[in-house]
Amino acid sequence: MRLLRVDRHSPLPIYYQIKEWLREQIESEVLKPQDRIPSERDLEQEFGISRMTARRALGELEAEGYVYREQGRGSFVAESKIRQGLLRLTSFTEEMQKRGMRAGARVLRTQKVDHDKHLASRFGVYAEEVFILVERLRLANGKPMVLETAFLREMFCPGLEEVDLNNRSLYETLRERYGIQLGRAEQTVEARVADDYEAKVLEARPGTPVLAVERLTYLSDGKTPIEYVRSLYRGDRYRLFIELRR
Amino acid sequence: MRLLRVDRHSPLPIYYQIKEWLREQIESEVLKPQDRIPSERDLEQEFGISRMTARRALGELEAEGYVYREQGRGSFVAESKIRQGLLRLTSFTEEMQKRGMRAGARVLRTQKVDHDKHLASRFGVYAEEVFILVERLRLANGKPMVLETAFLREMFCPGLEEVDLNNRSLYETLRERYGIQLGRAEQTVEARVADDYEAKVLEARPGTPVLAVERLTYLSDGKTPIEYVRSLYRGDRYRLFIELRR
DNA sequence: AAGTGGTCTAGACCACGTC
DNA sequence: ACGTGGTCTAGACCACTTG
Repeated sequence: MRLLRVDRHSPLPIYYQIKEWLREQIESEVLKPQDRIPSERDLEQEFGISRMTARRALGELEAEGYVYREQGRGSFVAESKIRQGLLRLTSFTEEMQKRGMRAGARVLRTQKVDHDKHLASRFGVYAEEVFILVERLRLANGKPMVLETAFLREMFCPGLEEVDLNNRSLYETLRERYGIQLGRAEQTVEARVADDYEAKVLEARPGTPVLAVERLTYLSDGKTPIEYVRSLYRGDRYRLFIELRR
Repeated sequence: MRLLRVDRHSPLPIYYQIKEWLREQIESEVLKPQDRIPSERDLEQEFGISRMTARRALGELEAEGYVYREQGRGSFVAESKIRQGLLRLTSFTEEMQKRGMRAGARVLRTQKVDHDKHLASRFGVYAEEVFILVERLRLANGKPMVLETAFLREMFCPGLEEVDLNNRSLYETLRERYGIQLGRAEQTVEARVADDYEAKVLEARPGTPVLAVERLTYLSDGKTPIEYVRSLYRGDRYRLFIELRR
């Protein structure tokens, strides 16, 4: 162990440096489920920090499902099953990777949209605003999985309609090209049947059941909407996994 | 304000007393969205506690979506929309109440089940264990909404098959009659079409799309499975709402 | 300049589990 | 008895927002 030295001049808080270091150990499986994690007093000594700082690092890992703690016994790496169940705002690409599948994307259409009252009201912005539409077929191991129609506010990502989004993660592009950090999303899920066009694109029978997901994604300030997506998941190929608490 | 006096001899932590006091003010709308919440230093003085303790109370309220905090400005009550979006483990009854609808239940079948290998493996328990099956049609404003088949471990709720669960909340019964506190649940959601029996009970056409939800519910220790439920939601009447973070 | 939240310290006592 | 996590204190400095 001990490959980390905390940097006291970093803008990143100490608790965060320690938390991320431990998280990497867990995700890379250097630390496996049920393994013991250094105690709060260990971390205190090891890094010359106060116990409250060590506690914060462990506390956040617990809240995110990476570790569980037992009074009198210690802190341990949690089952990865529980971690996966946490509802994180992730891209299709990340999600498929977690499921051990290869994610792909085929762009069907990109265009600008403006003066769309209905769309603007979804975002809660002025009707004059310009949006960029990106319609893509998402593939898992080369097979059609999701028909995804995303609308992005052009003012935050000008020129996006020129970017080649075939087999590229949209969220990665937003982050790398526009410095956009996503914060949270509101999502509704319902069951319906695919119409003829949808079924054809998904290579399924018309009338096939689909999960219709609508998502409104906000920037990391939690207030500014940036993306509205409608996704149609093939009911026979996709299952949503959710962990509920309390 | 100031209707609370912290009890230093209570087994309940001080931060928890303050947190619950504030939560009640928010839920009862004494404090409304955007209202300012006492600052950390206010609480410190007001209750004669240290600032770290006040911070913990506010921090948990933030994590649960009740308040948002802005550096340099203060802490404020969050929009109730955001709070509702948090994924909480709730009963159908509670959920319908939140949506402003009247929840009902019609028992279709209750019976004991034992030596069911498939079922026992879902729970991860011995195949010999006895379960109680409760099949109910759940109604919203008197109309069929969900076909719900629950399996409970008899050892935790003996005699449940004798209880009249018509128009009664199962979770309320578990709590009041057996002292059972639920902790978390793992849930999968998929889209499929109803078969003839399901459609008939739900008073829908055969082939109607449904949200098929499977839930494994654990006690408050987070480890002991207690209930396994399969629910079929009418696709045309039900939408799942989810809030994603990070 | 004053007030706010964000981070951090160096202690303390307690409840609990293990040896 | 010892080590663990859970709570709590009384300070400190910082970054940020507002008047």
